[in-house]
Amino acid sequence: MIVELKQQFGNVFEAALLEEIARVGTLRAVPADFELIDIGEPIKGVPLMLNGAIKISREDANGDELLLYYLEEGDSCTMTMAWEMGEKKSKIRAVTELPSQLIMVPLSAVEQWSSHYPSWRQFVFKSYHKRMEELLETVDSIAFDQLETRLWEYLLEKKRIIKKEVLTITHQNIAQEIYSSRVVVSRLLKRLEQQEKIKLHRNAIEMLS
DNA sequence: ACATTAATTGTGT
DNA sequence: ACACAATTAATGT
Repeated sequence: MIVELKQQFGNVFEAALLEEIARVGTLRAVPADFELIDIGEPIKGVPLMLNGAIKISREDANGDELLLYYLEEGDSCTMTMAWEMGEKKSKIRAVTELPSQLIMVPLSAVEQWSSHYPSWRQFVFKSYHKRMEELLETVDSIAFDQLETRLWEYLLEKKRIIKKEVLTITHQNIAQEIYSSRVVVSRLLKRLEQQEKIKLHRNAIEMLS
């Protein structure tokens, strides 16, 4: 585990902290489409992403979902860090988008790190900053963009995350993630296809870049 | 190989 | 938004 850890976080954390992480953390390999945590569940630890991608989403009172952002290698989940502020239950849902490897660090261990390791303080700070930026982008697109633009941006982001030209997903699933309805998504996708931006297949969308 | 069923996608109102 | 048609995949016999 120490090898993967250094590869991804070697430049981020000081040596002593890397050893500490290796000592208290556990390596987890998770398949794609695996639910790591759901809304309301108690937070177990802080994840450090080694590789893969995790989809972070939120849910409204009716149970409708909304994609917030993705976690990628080198990322951590800022929300879990708010645990120190007294929040013990998760406010988000985390589902793997790709097979992923991550190190889980128990929260009890993390408590002291901020005061002991400057690099950890830095890391937490930067994480917050990055998440905040991503969230603002998402909020902007919801508030100001046309749905067609938002859908297109969603597709581009998905392609970037999974690094494939063909996205295997149903219209229904897309609708849930961008908080719209299946019929609307189908029609917008059809238009994108007519613009030669994509090609539609069953359970799949081919990106024509 | 065929029929049946379910899931996904397309279209009109 | 709703209803329904059309298409494709999955399953059982």
